[in-house]
Formats: sequence, structure tokens, C-alpha cells
Amino acid sequence: MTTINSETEQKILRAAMQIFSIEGFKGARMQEIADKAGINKALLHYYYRNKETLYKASFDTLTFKIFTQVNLTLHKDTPLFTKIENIVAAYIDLIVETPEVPQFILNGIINNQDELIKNMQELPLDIKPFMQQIQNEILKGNIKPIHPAELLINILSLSIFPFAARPVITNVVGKNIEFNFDEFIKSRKKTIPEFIINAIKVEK
Amino acid sequence: MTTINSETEQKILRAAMQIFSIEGFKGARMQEIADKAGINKALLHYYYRNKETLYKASFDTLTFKIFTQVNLTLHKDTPLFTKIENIVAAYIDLIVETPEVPQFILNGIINNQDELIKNMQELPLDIKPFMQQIQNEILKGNIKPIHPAELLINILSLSIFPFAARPVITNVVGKNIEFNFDEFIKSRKKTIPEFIINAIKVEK
DNA sequence: GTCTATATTGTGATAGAC
DNA sequence: GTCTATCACAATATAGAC
Repeated sequence: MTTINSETEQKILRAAMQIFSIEGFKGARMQEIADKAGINKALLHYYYRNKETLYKASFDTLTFKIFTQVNLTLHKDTPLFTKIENIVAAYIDLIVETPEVPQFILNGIINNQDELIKNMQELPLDIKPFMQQIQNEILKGNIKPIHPAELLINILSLSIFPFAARPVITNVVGKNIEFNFDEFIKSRKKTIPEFIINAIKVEK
Repeated sequence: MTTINSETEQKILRAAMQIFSIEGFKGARMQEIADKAGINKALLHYYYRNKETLYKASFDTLTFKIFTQVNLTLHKDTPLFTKIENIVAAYIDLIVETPEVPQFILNGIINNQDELIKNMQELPLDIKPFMQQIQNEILKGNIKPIHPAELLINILSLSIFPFAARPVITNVVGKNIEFNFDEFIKSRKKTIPEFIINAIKVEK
């Protein structure tokens, strides 16, 4: 993690996070970041040697909170169904709070993939205990057989995709019916876990 | 839709679709497209006035096929559960066949949003009949109550997200367990519909 | 239609004054 | 620490010969 000292450094970082999220690494212009931070281009290079350093600092700051929070939820010792509710809620809350994150990550996937992967590998994300928990519930006959990785990917897909696809969804769905995205997202904290639990639970 | 005449024009367009998908609009270099097409930079400008024209032509060509196919599946008169299987299969097949599409669309969402929306509004996508079909099944008590738009978004999320997030998934999941993405995707044509149908079906 | 050469502009980065 | 001025090069676009 990067430690921030001065006021100016913070203004730069805040501006950088916004611009990189919207424009991606290649699309972002140092001039634009400087403008948004209300300072001069040369000052960017004073605080951050070059564009890459600034990008890395933005990535760290944006992802640190969300990943530690999700990691925490994954490791906590709670029953599976409760944990699924918690994971979904954590994702949705954090993304609503910092909506740049999914865009930033997607942008990274698209035009800065190697750098992104390198950065992600440094994150302390350990999904093994959660996978083990799923496996145990299957063995005990409490849920239907499913590959633990697949269940995790389904949880992520349902939680994150709508944010990434927001403009397309509001456009395509909104063209056909009355649709309020913010209300939709709010309701999802309840409907996603319901959907998932219905899909995997065993009727007794 | 753009009409293509000469052989060279096709080579350019094919190259452009690939480069734009990987690099995004701003990241793509005209030189790179020319190289991949095996021709000269100046010739790009002969066929397509500028970068934007070339981008638009790439978008049209890439999205036309996938959207008409999905639209067709949505409108066909098949039972709901079969239709869900068909939609998922159509998406996965088309994306496997043209893996540039999700990246291209995401790129558009991210750094060319207004243009993308304008382009999408021209597509002949009509989801009303499918939504009506879901509503009818709910009324007949065949499936659990769910907002039709939400069900559609869940189908899209589960089908598309893994492609967009592929690098992150292979990295994060692969770091923890043995994981083969191609096999995973192949199996999803079966597991996604199962998951969805389990989530919404009413036990009788 | 296709090329080489070049004009023109954009953009990351540095030097050096204050 | 912050600025102005400028360098160096990369990238889009055009002119003009063949």
C-alpha cells in the first residue's frame, strides 16, 4: 500500500482514480488528471515518477478496501447461506460506495492486462476456506452438487455484472419497460441470495 | 450496416475488429491495424476517412450477428425452460466463436459510452415477448415470482460475465485450485440453465 | 488502389526559475 | 513544492507520385 503525505498528493490520487477508471490506462491523459487535481502537469511527475507509478497507486487505493472486506467475509465462520448473503451485500455496498472499481478493473482487463494481473497477484485473496465449506455442505447433503469455483463465479457474476453493464441494461431494458437502476440494485441485496439459495438448496 | 466491397477493405475490417477489441478505441494504433491487415497506413485512410469511421464499422459488424441471433432466440415460440437453455447456448456459442465481442462492448461501455448507446439503440432488440412469457408462467404458478427483467439480467450475468472477467478468474481461482477455463465454459452450457431452473422452478 | 514521404498534432517527461 | 517552458517522440492524417 502507498502512504500518502501531503494534501496535494491526495488531490492528485483522487483525480487519478477517477480519470483512470473512466479512461483506462492508455486513454487517461496526464494533463486531464492535473486539471482535475487543480495543479500543474509537472507536479504529477514530482509526486509520481511516471504514469505507471500513478496507475499503480490508484489501483492499490481503489482495490485494497474492497478486497480486504470481501476476504474477511469469505473467512468468517458463518453458515453457508448467511455467508452468501454477506458476500453479496459486501460487494454491492462497496461498489455503490466506490462505483469506479468495476470500471477500473474492467479497463485494466482490457488495456492493461499484464499490469493488472501482476497487481492482483499481490492481493491477499484466499478462497480456499470458502471452497472447502461448500464442499462440506455438499458432502453433508445440505446443498446440491456444484463445483465450488462455479458457485463462487456465479455469486460474483450476479453481484458485479449489472454494474459493469449498467449503461447497456438501462438502455436495452429501459427501452422496453419502466426501469429504475438504483432501486433495482438495492433490491438485489435480497433477491440475489434468494436466487442462489433456491438454486442449490436440497428440499427436505 | 456497412457494406463491404473490396478484398482489401475486408482485410482492414477484420484487423480493426481484433485490434479495437484488445486495445480499445484510444489504445488501438492505426499502424498496428495496418500491419495486421498487411497493408499500408495510408490505405486505411483511403477506405475509412479516420479512426472513428473504422471503429464504427467494426462495432456494427461485430454486434450485428450476435444481437440478431439472440433476438431470434428470444422471439421463438418455445417453452420457457427450453428457451433459457437456448439463450444461454446462443450467447456462449457466439462468444466462443467471436471472443472479441464482450471485450469490444465493454470497451465501448467504458470509453465510448455515448457512441455505444447510440449504436445500440439502432439494434432491433425487443425483449417484451420474453418478459410476457415469464409473466405468464408466474401467473400459471409454474415458476416462482421474479421480476422478468431481473431474470433476464441474471441469465445475461451468468452467461457473459465470466468471459469479461476471464483474466481475473483464471488468476484468482487458478491461484488457489486447478482450473481450466475452456472446459469450464463448455460445461456452462449445461450448468447455467440447471442453476437458473432450480432457482425458479416450483416443486410440485 | 497502393505506396513513400511529410505535415501536424498530441502527450509523457524533464530542466530550471522561483 | 510549484510553476513555465520545452524537449523528444509517437500517432493521426494528408499530399502527391506511380
